[in-house]
Amino acid sequence: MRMSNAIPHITLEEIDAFRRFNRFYTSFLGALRNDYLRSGFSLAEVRTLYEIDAQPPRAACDVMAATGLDKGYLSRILSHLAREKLIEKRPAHNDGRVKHLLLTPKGRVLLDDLQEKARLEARDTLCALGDEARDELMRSMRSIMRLLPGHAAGDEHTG
Amino acid sequence: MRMSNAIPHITLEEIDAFRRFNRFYTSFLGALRNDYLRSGFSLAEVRTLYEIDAQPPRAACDVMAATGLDKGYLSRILSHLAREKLIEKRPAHNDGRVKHLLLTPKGRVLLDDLQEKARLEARDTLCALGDEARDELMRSMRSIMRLLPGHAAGDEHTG
DNA sequence: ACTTTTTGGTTGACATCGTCAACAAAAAAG
DNA sequence: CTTTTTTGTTGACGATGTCAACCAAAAAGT
Repeated sequence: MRMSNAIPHITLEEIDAFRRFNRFYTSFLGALRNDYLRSGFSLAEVRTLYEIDAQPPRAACDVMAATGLDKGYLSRILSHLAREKLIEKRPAHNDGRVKHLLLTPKGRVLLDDLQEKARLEARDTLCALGDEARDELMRSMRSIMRLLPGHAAGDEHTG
Repeated sequence: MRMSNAIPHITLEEIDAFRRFNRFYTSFLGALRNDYLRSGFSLAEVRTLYEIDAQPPRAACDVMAATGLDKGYLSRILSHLAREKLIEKRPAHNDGRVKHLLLTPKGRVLLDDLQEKARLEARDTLCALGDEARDELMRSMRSIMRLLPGHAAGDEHTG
């Protein structure tokens, strides 16, 4: 297993530790993710709701840009959410193509409920730690976010 | 009876910071995950290969326990991998039900190749950091793994 | 004006992913 | 020797996601 040492002094141990953490955190996130599934809505649907709520009114193409979902797929997600009365697709007055997406009261309630559940879940995890452990966790997370790329566009809405 | 026994003094800011990190890292991991897709094999298939290699010979039910994959789904994955000559399903001598799963040389090569690619990818990320930044990242990751639950069973094989 | 191109969105066809229940054969338990 | 459990396969199916064709409105080029 040769590793071209053209670049800095990065050890195999560091690389493996990095990958180990990624596996670890994938597993950790997997546990949280199942909570969304229990809600009866897919992650894509919840993310879509979340985006629609973020800066209304948004058009489908805004949501597409923000989430990276496929055009056709998103169209069906939106139709589904509209059928479930969670959002409203309102034709834009100034542009006959776009439809403004708005949360209905029912959608608002659902989204708030999901966010509340996610917060409670997060709180449970944090509660299991002591005060100083929690502080250290917070510091470490801030460090990692500062050090790794992607702070700007990162908005996956998972836990 | 102190109040904070029931619920420690966890602030909303902490909860939101925690969730923000989870979103951030989900997004970060998403980038890495696409590399597996480029290999022509699904994450589930690669994880299966990885498990088979971990402590051979393993039976399907061992892999099932380790990965959490559905029984029928795993069965099809194994058939597919066998069709592709990446693994061999060898009937166990002492138990007519189980089939021992073994990597073929071709499977070995593929798995090594994937691991190598993943390491290079990881190295690229680490290379983008300075020495002291990398040290801090390593410390932070170790901290988080130590503080959060799941160190024992965590083996998702993602990056 | 009137063509051409681009944009926003829908639809159909389709592959993949993943779950569930029914099933068979071997082994273990009774 | 019957019953139950374990191991694995299969069929059916829904959910997820991708791709290309398509349409109508708008923007751009002439």
